[in-house]
Amino acid sequence: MAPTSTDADQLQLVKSFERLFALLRRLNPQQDLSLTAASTLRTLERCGPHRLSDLASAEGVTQPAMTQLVSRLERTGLAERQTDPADGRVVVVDIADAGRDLLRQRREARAGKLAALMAELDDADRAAIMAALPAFDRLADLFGDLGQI
Amino acid sequence: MAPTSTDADQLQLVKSFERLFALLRRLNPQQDLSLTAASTLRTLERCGPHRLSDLASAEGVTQPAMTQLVSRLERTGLAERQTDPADGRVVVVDIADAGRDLLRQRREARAGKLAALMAELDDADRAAIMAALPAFDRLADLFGDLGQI
DNA sequence: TATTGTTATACTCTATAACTATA
DNA sequence: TATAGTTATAGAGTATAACAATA
Repeated sequence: MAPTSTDADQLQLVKSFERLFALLRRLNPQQDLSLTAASTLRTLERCGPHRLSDLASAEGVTQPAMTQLVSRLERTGLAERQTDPADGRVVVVDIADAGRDLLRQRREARAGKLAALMAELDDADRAAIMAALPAFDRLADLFGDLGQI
Repeated sequence: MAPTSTDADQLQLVKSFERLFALLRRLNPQQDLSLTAASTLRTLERCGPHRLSDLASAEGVTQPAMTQLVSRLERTGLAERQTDPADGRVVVVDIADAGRDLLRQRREARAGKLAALMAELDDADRAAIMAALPAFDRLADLFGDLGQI
């Protein structure tokens, strides 16, 4: 978007992002993890341990829903509950080694599929996408991993 | 990715896309539509009427799940069932005006939030993102709107 | 008394299996 | 007999409301 962004620019941006979102959703490896479960694990991987209530608001689900999700992740060995020595009410959640392994596997599967698609683009398109990645990272930084709307 | 893409390039691509995916998911307007419902409506908007079974495989859900989803969309006036004169077994699904209106509303809401974020980037980052959109569109074209994995 | 998390209950969405109707 | 879709039933995931424990 140029310094003076037009409605047409904004619409184009949203539509392209919508299609990209759909593509990435369809590139999702398996149904072994729900979208929220995978996203929660990624947040823990990227940002370290967090309180249960912070995770709930980060993922846009209620506290009871996160309680259940964390219980599921714990039961399957992907994450673990810890206590906060400073406040007995707090539950701190951390990713477990099995969780990191699973994320790595899923990432590799998706990387392969994406690479196959990218290989079909011409050099200019590939270069344009790779050139935009740092900007995307900064866009995501602005929003924050625990960001709300 | 350069013509010769490295593992590091692929990992960077996937990680950036993962964060972008998370951002777009959190930018999602409301819970008025499930992710699959919204995606199905968008597919119908972009690509016109489709058979129920095609929609099911496009969205990666079973035929019974799509039967129920279409019933919900029909009950809420967002889509409608049509018959195929050439084959009495077939159900053709089309988006209704209310469905188009809803997609437009959601798109506007998301466009506003995205524009606010984009406004915080510097000119070079904004330009890099806008320059990559056509390449993203072609990437999505390669996969196809009804594409499988 | 306020905050953090859990339990109880109900609803939405999805899957698998069995069925109906048309080809 | 095969295909397109539906109905029946069960399970996962979520929300709201009520509760327990700690601050």
